[in-house]
Amino acid sequence: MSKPKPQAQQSRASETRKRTRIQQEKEDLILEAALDVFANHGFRGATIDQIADQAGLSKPNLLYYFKSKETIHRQLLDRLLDNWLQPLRELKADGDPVSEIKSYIRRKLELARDYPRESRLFANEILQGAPRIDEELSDLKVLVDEKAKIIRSWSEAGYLKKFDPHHMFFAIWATTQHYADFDAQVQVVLGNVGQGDGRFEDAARFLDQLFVEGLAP
Amino acid sequence: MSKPKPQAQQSRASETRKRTRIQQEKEDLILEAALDVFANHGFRGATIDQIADQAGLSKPNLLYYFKSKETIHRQLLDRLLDNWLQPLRELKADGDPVSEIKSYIRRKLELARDYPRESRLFANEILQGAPRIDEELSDLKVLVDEKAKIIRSWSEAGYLKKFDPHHMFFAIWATTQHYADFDAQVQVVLGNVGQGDGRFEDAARFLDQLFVEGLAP
DNA sequence: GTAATCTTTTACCGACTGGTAAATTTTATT
DNA sequence: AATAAAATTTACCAGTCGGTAAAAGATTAC
Repeated sequence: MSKPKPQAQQSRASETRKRTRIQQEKEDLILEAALDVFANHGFRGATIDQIADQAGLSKPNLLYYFKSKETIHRQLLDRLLDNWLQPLRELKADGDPVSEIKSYIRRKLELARDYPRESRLFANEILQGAPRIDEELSDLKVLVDEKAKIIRSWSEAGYLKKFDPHHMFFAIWATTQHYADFDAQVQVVLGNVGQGDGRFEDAARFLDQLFVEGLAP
Repeated sequence: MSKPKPQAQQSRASETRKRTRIQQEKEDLILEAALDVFANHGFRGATIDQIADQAGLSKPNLLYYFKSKETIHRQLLDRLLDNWLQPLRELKADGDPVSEIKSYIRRKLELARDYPRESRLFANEILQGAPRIDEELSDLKVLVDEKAKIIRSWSEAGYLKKFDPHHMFFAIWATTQHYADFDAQVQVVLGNVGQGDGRFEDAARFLDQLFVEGLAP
């Protein structure tokens, strides 16, 4: 388990005292802009100027609120990971196995649809070897091990086929996040047909079928 | 369909005449080093100095063989995509449906195991919106549409369940490439147990089960 | 062996990057 | 209205980046 998360160090503006109205607004504005830029260009590919532009601020003004590029990035990741793991936390041992897994897949797919930038931010970080989130990943491991135990108990009780639960989680993560992370490829391959929400409904239908028939006995 | 691929423009060394022995050796050396660096840091995150260092050359010497960073990157992508699509090309309409799909999954997983850097190079490019490979992606679409037709005909003949073949391909790509692209996460979640090839055998077993039981009628 | 070609090194450049100092302007408090 | 604090701008800097010029050194062809 990791340390109780040291408050992300920001700039003078919010060091000790409570935030002013302007601080609240501008910090949110910056994080929103930064999410966009980091998700589309990666940490190294993003520049402070770009983020500042998109937020409608000057670079030094932005650095008045966050003392460095890395501070912004880290705060985004911290916020993200908490939300990202929520669906997994909600997987309950006392539910119906197939329903629980179906709900989990559905929730993950909704995250990919509604928060694609967060998904790509995370994907970028993992792709580069997760240099800035090793700590959070070990929290993830604890949670996954716990939930894997539940899945395995369902398996052994005959509610599911026999399989390695960890690889089931990998498969669910991969298939759902694929629609956010590889959107550029998905769009080309599917063409312009069904560009709207239909796409996600099709994906949901397919994944439901795949995992239910693939995992239920 | 795309144009007949203009020969990637390189530097003086290989503009018109045929390659010398040294050119062959050094170009391979550079591409090997560049693959490593690009895969781990993305296009923007990679620097020519880094690639040159890893290849044991000076920066100007490297630029004698490839006229720009982008030229190297493009040549890597060109080589990659051809190999990457091979397993899909080998999916034959006159084979046994379930065996064909099983073989395809197996081959894709082997690629992820044996060529993880290539997988990450590709993933990086798609994640950033595929700015440098839109042309190749439309070739991919043609191929996928063709193979999707085969899958659909198998479906309609009763050899497979009814489902959208495109989403099946997405699921196969996502689950197999996940082991290369998200390796950092996979390693943490699985822990140190079974660090060797066992991991890939476990993955193969799980994916076989998932897709066969999920797709066969 | 020598001339022509290919390869490598040295020295550099202009653009961009993350970040800072300090002065100025705006906002909140009284 | 005065003043203290907060917010913003202007001007800047040192390091890194991709890339080039030109000369020196090594190979090859004859």
